[in-house]
Amino acid sequence: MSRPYEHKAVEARWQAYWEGARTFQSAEDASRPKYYCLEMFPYPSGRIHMGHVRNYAIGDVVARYKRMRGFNVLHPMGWDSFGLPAENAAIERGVHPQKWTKENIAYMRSQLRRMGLSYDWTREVTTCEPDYYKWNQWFFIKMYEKGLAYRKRSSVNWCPSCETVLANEQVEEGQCWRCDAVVIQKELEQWFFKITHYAEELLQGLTTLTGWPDRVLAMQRNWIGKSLGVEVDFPLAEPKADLPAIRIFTTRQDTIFGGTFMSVAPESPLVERLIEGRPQAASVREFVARVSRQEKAVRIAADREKEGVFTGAYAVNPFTKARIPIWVANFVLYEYGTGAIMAVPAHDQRDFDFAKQYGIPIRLVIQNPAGTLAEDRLDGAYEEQEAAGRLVNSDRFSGLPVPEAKTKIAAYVEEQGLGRRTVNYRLRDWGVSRQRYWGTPIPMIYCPACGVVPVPERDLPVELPKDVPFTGKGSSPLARAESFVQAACPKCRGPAKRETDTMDTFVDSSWYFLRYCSPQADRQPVDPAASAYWMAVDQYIGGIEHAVLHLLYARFFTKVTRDLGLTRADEPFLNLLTQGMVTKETYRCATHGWLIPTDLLGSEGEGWRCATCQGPVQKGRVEKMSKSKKNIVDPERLIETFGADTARLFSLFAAPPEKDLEWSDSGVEGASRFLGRIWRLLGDLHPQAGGPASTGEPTPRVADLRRLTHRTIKKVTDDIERDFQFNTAIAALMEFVNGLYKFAAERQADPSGSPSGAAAAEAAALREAAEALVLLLAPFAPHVAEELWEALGHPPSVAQQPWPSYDPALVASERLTIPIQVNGKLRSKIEVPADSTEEHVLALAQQDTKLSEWLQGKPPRKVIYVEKKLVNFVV
RNA sequence: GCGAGAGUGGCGGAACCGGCAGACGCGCGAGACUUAGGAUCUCGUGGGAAACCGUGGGGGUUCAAGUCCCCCCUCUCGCACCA
Repeated sequence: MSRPYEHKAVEARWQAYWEGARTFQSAEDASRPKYYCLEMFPYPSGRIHMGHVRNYAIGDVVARYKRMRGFNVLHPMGWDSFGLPAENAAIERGVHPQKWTKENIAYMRSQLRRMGLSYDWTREVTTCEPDYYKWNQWFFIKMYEKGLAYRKRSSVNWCPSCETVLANEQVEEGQCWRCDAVVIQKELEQWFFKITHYAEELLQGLTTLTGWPDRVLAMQRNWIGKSLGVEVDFPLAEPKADLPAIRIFTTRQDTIFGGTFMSVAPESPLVERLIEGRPQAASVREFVARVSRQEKAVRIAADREKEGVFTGAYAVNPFTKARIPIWVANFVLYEYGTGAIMAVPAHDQRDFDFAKQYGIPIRLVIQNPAGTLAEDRLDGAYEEQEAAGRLVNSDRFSGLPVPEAKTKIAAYVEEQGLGRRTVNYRLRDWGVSRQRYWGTPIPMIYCPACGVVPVPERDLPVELPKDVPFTGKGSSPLARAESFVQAACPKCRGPAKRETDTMDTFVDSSWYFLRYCSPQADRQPVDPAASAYWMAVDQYIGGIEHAVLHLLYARFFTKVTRDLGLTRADEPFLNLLTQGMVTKETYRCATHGWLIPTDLLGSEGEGWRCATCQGPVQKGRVEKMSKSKKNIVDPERLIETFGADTARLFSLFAAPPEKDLEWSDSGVEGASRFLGRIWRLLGDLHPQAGGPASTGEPTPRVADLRRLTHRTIKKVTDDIERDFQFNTAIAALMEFVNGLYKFAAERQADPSGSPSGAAAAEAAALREAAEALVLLLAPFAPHVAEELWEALGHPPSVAQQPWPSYDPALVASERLTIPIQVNGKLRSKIEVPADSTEEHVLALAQQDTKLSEWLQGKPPRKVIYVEKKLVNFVV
């Protein structure tokens, strides 16, 4: 056992053991409480990165800990394996996306195995396999049948050079990320999922997610963006038979008397109706064309100049009866509300800016408490929403505080038949069509006779054809695969065409956690009995970057799945841990840009120089590891050099999980050193020699050791239970090891022990300590723990041992150190028996000679005694 | 602008309910063992000669404040013309 610690051999040995013994395979077992621990599955980009290491190390500790606590743990892993990089590999290097993806998965799977993660690999899910994406298609059809999937025209990002739609995140500063062409907006027929159907439930459900971070809840709440307001019809001054009025949505109906004009979104079909036959028509059309050519990101920027053009048409403010002009304005969003607004320049900053620019009158209808506002002296809108503001110039509503006016006017609108109270959501339906190859084919057929026809369930999956051209140009590869496009109509058997768009890859990740419950189910995407047992996920762990999109889509799909009767879960993820980023310092040369550490000359002290040009190098900020910043550390090298246990331990110790983790070479060495210290400690102590319960006299040394053991068990357990504070749990293990070294040194200095039998008592206490240490270490550094567990004379596997428990009686100290303060400042400390009375402690404290200088013989004015904590004399 | 979070030694970070600020690790210093040490083990390590001073800054509450209250500064992240 005093052999050196060989991480490669030890880790390979136990990985093979776990696999052979199927240690981590899980099955439903109604007799035990289940625990579903899930980390976000990776995109198979080729190699794992430090973010994966951190994510999966955290999840693995949770899974292993819960297993030792007696839970039936489900801990699966899979591959989010559809997506653009695979297609780009095909375009750039001629590798088929499937080959590229499969090779990446094989490699990354081997990397994850080398990390010693406790996955049930029999449940592995790969989204690009037909037996998975078949169910995407199944969901799509079910949703189509329920009216939750529909087709409509909408505006999308379009790269004119690549001739394809780009996702928002593929547009960089208005340009195509691949060819740098300027991206334009284009109207296209697209498939949508009606996530807005669940808007209210998705919002309300957030209140049940008490195990989610506040900021993620806030982000989802903002994203859903519920607003209560009213829709009001503003009659046209010259009404048309089919267009008597323009409907607006507002949350500020209290300001309606201040509405001095209206604005319509440029994309609105209202625009054409309003300008028909008017002299303004040409200039309005020119304006609309100019605005719609602008890239969305530019147009939507909040600091964008307010621009507009008068349509020539007028409406009547239904409250003031004033004739008000109707404008087209660039800041009005067609997709939100009714695409038209009433403009109240006195109380809305955007309308104020607009009115100032075009000389439109301003009418003050809310006065501040000081009464200092005047229409001709306003230098900005008064946007008061609280009771401090009171209505003026508002007929019968004048004098009311704002909140009350909102209610009263809303009621009045309904009484008078001018409109109705309504709720608006910022959330839009989810556009899922992608003009890409490497995704799930949308299972729809267009028949000239029957129209849109879903592919019958028995014909699923609609498989991706393998033999298609990858050029990156022209329409999507599927559209040019004739044999794929041509299909028989399922209804009339006549010639028809397939949909050639594929689904957004976010669809794949919206229900994979359900699939893990029954990955082999072949009649349904998820077996209801399996999901009833395993769902919901007890702990979900992943990056904050998915705070809205993935997590919202997954919540949506869970509700759809529930309504299809396949799961009982309302929410997929009970507890969410958003781990921080892995960061590292950056270096930058003025001429050669970001540099990797091996491109640096010099040292920290004398300053860095660029190896290429000898020029000075700026030490940059600590940033998220990224290829472009050249501050990446490859986990493979880390594991190769130090082993998986060290890699895991470092990522868990250097920072609490939810905070950013700054990479540190010396920190890694520290983690490695700690494991070596444990290895040598247990090797040198020979604790296996210790017998069972001892009859010997417990010496103070033994009592101290047992107290340390039981305190450590308590501390590590508490830290894991309290929000997975692994960094402090590991710190406690380090203190434990330090204490054991001290114990060993003392025993060596005085080997006999004083009374007879002490040696046996010591051996027993030592054995207890050694076993506790190995068990507590097992979730963090599982390979070392298995090896040591065996060395202690136990059969494998430590992963299946129960978590150690502590004896509260042993945790408590017999003596306490009580700090003594004078006027709140620490002046002395006394040691007392733990069961001392207040009188006893105070008497001892007052006798303390160190205090005489501060008390100066006078009796204290006041004495504060906090039991077992401290004494404070106030003089 | 709105929302969330953060600011503590040379560094990463502890301090759970208002009760000894700086656990643990890194780094650094000293010693031991050694042919040697970048291995290992032990000890020390917030600043200051000291009185004292110290948790971004300024006020306050309290016997006692990193922690509670008020004001301010800086940084990070998210959302952002949503009517």
